[in-house]
Amino acid sequence: MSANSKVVSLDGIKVACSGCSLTTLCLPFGLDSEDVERLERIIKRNRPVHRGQLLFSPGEQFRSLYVIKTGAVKTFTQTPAGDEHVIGFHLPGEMVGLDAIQNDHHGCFAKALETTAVCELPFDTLEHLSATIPSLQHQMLRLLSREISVEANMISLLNNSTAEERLASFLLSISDRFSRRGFSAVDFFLAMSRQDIGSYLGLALETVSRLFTRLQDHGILKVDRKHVQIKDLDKLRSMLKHHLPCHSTLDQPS
Amino acid sequence: MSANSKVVSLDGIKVACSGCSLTTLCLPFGLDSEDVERLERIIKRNRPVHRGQLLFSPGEQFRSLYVIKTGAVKTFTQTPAGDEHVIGFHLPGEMVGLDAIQNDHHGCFAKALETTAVCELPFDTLEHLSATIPSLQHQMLRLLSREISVEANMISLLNNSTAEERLASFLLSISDRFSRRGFSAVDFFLAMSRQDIGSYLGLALETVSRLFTRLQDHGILKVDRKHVQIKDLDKLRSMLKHHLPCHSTLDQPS
DNA sequence: TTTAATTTTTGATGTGGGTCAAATGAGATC
DNA sequence: GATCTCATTTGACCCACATCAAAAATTAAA
Repeated sequence: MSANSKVVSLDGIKVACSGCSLTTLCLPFGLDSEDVERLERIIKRNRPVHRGQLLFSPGEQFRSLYVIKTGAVKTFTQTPAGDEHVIGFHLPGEMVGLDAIQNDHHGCFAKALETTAVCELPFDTLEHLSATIPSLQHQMLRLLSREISVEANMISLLNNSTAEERLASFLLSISDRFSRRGFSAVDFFLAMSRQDIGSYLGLALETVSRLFTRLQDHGILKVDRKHVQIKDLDKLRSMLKHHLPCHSTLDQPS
Repeated sequence: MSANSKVVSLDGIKVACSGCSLTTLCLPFGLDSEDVERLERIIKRNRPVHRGQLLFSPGEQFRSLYVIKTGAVKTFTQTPAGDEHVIGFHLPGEMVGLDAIQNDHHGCFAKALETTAVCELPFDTLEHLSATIPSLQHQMLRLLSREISVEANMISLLNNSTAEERLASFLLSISDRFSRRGFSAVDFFLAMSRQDIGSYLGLALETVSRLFTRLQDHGILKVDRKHVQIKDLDKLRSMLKHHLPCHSTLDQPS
């Protein structure tokens, strides 16, 4: 609202990719320092998005891609009846809006699950820049391709796994993504509700709740509301060994 | 096998994009004729792939993208136990292999469901060309983005739909894709088995079989083995009105 | 602090679709 | 043609998870 608010201004903070801890997980990966600087110059700084606020909504004109810098975002659609279908959760370094390139319009909501800082990348500018920086073009294609792989994995999970395996897979995904970002792999806070998790995994929220208590009873987790501690990572991993495809190599660059 | 076989040789047929009926559905969409010619020059002609033959396998080095020209392909993974998980079906004009850009290796099998002709696009060459043809770069990003949208739709379908809605959605997707390619929207042959359809939709093959007979009993379909006729397209459409998101605009360029 | 609203947990019950099994039908091979 | 093999259909049974309902815990508001 007010351009000169009393709170500590975040506007002045020049967040350069070169100084960002996410650089190896994010768009700049593989670019030399000169090209990173050119990329930095097209990034729009935005004030933080607060819990519950939207980055974009379905039908809106597509102008920018967003990279989560801190915080967490969920993407979801809504039925005419009004209930949400969660598509995905997005953590720092992950890009949101890739599905909108297709037809120049967003196809889902993107809502902050907590106070979230984003880097905004105007797409037309990004496209122009890509044409002159081969490694940036390549990295863009990689990011899109990676999203396709992640979603294909999700489809496979939904098609072939029990509720327990789905939750295990979800927790391991969160754990892995946190640890790549320098956080603990076995002790973290979930930003989303049981309802959101259920919607994402195609389960009733009651089922999610029951599974959390069951995994706790089995000594695999310690759960206190949104605070999750993984007590037996190996056992958690062994829960989804079964239906996995032979060559599942979703390794991130790093 | 033999380079000079007795069958009418397909090697001599120079299939130019400019003369191809798929041009508005395929990669050349949006390119001017000069750029289409430059694209044509990098396409490798291959001999047809016969039913059951593989385009690629998991773990293989990623070198090329493939566009189906005629025929049909299924992509799938395999568990250590040996059973297949179908990821998708690919019809003429559709691209296969996009998930492999991510890490330079294929993550699934691509197998011909019937005799299939493909255009092979060596990826490094394609990338170089994209950097000099902005509309080609844009179209590549659109194709990848579209794949993301399609998969997100699939995830939503698996999360929120009954067996009947899934099959209805599948049939409508096939119908729509056939009609865009100039074939009948209400009378076609399915290239894949009940098993494949079930695996794709997360259903047992018995359930798929039962659903076909049920839809036939309701006068919506006429099914004879792989030959499907849609007798009441409106009723079929109305079957998935419910759980659909508000803004589901998966419109193809054309 | 009290009250209200929301989220999470726990229990009881029902069912859609999976699994097992067997019959039927279609191609393929000889 | 006859036989084999594989795909599809149909039936009987059952269970994982959804649904319904209500209590308990947490957060927000007053």
